[in-house]
Amino acid sequence: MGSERTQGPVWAREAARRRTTLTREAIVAAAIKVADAEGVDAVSIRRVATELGARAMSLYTHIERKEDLLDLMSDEARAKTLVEGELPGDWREAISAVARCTREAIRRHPWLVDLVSRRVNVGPNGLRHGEQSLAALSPLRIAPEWKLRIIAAVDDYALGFVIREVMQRETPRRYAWTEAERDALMRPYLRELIDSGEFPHLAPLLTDGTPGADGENGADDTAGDDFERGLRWMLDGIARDLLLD
Amino acid sequence: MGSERTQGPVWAREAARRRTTLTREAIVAAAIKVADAEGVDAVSIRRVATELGARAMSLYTHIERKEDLLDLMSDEARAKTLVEGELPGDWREAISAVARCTREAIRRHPWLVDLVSRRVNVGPNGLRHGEQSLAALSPLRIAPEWKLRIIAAVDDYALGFVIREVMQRETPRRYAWTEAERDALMRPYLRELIDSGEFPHLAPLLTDGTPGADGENGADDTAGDDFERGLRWMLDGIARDLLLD
DNA sequence: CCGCCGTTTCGTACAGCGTATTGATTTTCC
DNA sequence: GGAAAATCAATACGCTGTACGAAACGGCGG
Repeated sequence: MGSERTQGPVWAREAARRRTTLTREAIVAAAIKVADAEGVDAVSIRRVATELGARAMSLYTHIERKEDLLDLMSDEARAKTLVEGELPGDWREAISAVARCTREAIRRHPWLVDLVSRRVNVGPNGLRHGEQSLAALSPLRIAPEWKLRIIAAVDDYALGFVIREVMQRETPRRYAWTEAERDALMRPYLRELIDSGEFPHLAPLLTDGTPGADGENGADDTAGDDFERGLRWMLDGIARDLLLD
Repeated sequence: MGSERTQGPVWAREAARRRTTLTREAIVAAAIKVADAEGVDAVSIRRVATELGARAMSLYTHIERKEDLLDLMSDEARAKTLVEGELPGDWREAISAVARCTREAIRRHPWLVDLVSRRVNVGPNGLRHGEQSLAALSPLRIAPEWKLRIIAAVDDYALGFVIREVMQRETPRRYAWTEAERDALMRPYLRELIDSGEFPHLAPLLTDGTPGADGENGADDTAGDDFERGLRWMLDGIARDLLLD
């Protein structure tokens, strides 16, 4: 830690030195722990180092730049976006399983949305995701580039959905708002906008409960239903266009 | 500028003081200019201040925190996501026009993707976008919450698509790669992955040209075609589900 | 015209960031 | 054992956002 340097006799400390030798894996794991707990902005070289009982510069033995660490975190977290076990035989079920896995992984590591839009991701697990998506569509007898287009469309929808979902869930935490505080801060602003008359369609929806912003993610998984519905819509459109239904 | 402090005699400089008085609008405009030219990471308080011929702390008279500046930039840029003039009467055409506008605006201000995933956006122009989307669906005789679901699905797809698109276009710039450099750096990595045999479906697609990563955005707007196709798929699925076709 | 006052601008300072450099230490291998 | 390589630590530089207090300004009543 650096602040507890004089804690206990030398030899005891000596045994603890060269603890779990600093490894790339340990660094990535520690960084992910920090990001999970406090968001990606809390991930700094110094912070991760202290987390591991090391000094900042020691990390640079295993990692060239901080950006590399972020890429490694991304790819590590993306391991969880892979469907385990056999994929369903039906292509729609299979690609849906992949998309669901993507959503779950990002929900577990919300900071991923900050990274996907900022860093290119072609790590091993990113490619495995591509491979798995292609495998999901392997029963289809269409040209490979069409499979890529389908995958892109489904990925796009899933990413967009999860970004919106995660942001709605994370916003109170990032701003350190309670629900009451948010209401107190937003209500006058919303009222002013409603009263302006500029939002004839929107106004009636704003008066009764902020739409879609309920942080209830409890038993009634409405967000999950929304995700499934959008996915179904997209797949319906695809199936119809390619005469696959 | 700050570096030219000793340029000319005092009294001459004195005349130029109190130039175009620092305003919130000027600050936001300068910040957007910097972000357009060099990315959102280049937007620092000091940088924007220099751009305006002011000192860093002067900005804090008009802006409380840097985050506020980012929010203001977001909303300002979102003004361009609004369809000008009358919306088409057909709901599909109307909502497509809105989505296309979203895409165009983000393509013009690529840094927007870094902000949408990081900051909540309920600025006036964000709300105007919601209002316009609802207006686009006003011909539909369905419950308001279904309209919101449709809008969410379309927005999600559009956002996901544009994020992927922008990232593909911006990556070479961010990494300061030429195409040749990228090839030189990526090829051995890709070859290794292909040779590993772990990617039976992906491998054949990787050998001939990196798929979808062509930065050609020239006359043949393939990305635009892809966007339209995915949008059509989504709308087809929606229309079919709601028996609106 | 002067002097006052609220607003705006600025200089300075602090803690934190990523990381280059250098030097000390430990581990590995012959 | 001793040389070579890997690892770790300390210091330092330039950057960041911004708290604080002093300065300069514009509009005002006298």
